[in-house]
Amino acid sequence: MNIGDVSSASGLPTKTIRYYEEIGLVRPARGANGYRDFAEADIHKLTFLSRARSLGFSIEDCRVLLSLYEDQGRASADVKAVAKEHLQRIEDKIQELQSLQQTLSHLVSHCHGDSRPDCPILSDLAGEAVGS
Amino acid sequence: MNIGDVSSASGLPTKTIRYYEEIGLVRPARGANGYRDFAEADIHKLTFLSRARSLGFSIEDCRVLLSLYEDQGRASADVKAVAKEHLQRIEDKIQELQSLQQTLSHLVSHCHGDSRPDCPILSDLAGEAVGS
DNA sequence: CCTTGACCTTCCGGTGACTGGAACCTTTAT
DNA sequence: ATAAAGGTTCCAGTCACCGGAAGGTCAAGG
Repeated sequence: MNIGDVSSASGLPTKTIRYYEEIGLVRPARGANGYRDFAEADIHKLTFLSRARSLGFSIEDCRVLLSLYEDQGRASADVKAVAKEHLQRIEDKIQELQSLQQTLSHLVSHCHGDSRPDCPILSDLAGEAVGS
Repeated sequence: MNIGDVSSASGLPTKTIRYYEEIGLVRPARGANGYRDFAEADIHKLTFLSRARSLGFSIEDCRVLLSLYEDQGRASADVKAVAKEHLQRIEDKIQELQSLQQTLSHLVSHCHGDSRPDCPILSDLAGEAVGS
């Protein structure tokens, strides 16, 4: 199978698949013409990677998850640990963004947004306290 | 003033200040010894940048905000527009992360996490539907 | 006067996970 | 024969810095 075939089967761009080979996530054979020659199993691998990446797992997480996926004797606890850590990072990030959101929406709501120059957003950025 | 002085005054690392000079956010004079020579106004600028960055504004946003900050004839509407766009991006990101959080916490909660190999997290990643 | 140490300078490489583009080769269809 | 569609490699860019090397400068102490 050529790279275009696994690309449409997995939904990953060819560029991404080549990159995944470069970092050792897939290891396709090579034909006499130099073209990559993918196996059926690679479609599963790449689809797995596509889904894992879309859930926000890092490449290194994916590497671990993939090895667990292929290890018939894995313990589900190991998978769960990776997922829980990732979930925690996401929840931390949400917290952080919600805090930003609060601050920003407060500032935005207090800026009248007309042609006059005085602006509580700039005042805040400049370090001046902004009332209420 | 040397870079160390504005660094402690603004809270930004010297590396960051040099980078900001490189991309044209500050333009300190140079002394005979080659050292950067900052003015008082640069402390305000850098503090402004530090605060804006901590609110998640991109460098390009900061560039715009800084020029508005220094433009006495600005319209607060222009500032508000930048902030609103940024706020929108943050809210979009929160939505996205909350969706990931839902999916992941669902998967995590359904994984028994023991020494057995069967695991709904891997099943989902592999594209198999997971019940409930 | 010399040394030590803190400070300053520039430059290079790396981060994460790709993406775009150039230059070129191979295969397939007309 | 040719053109289009696919494949190949390699280089550069993204974003906002950070770490480190190699070297110049300055103030204080012996």
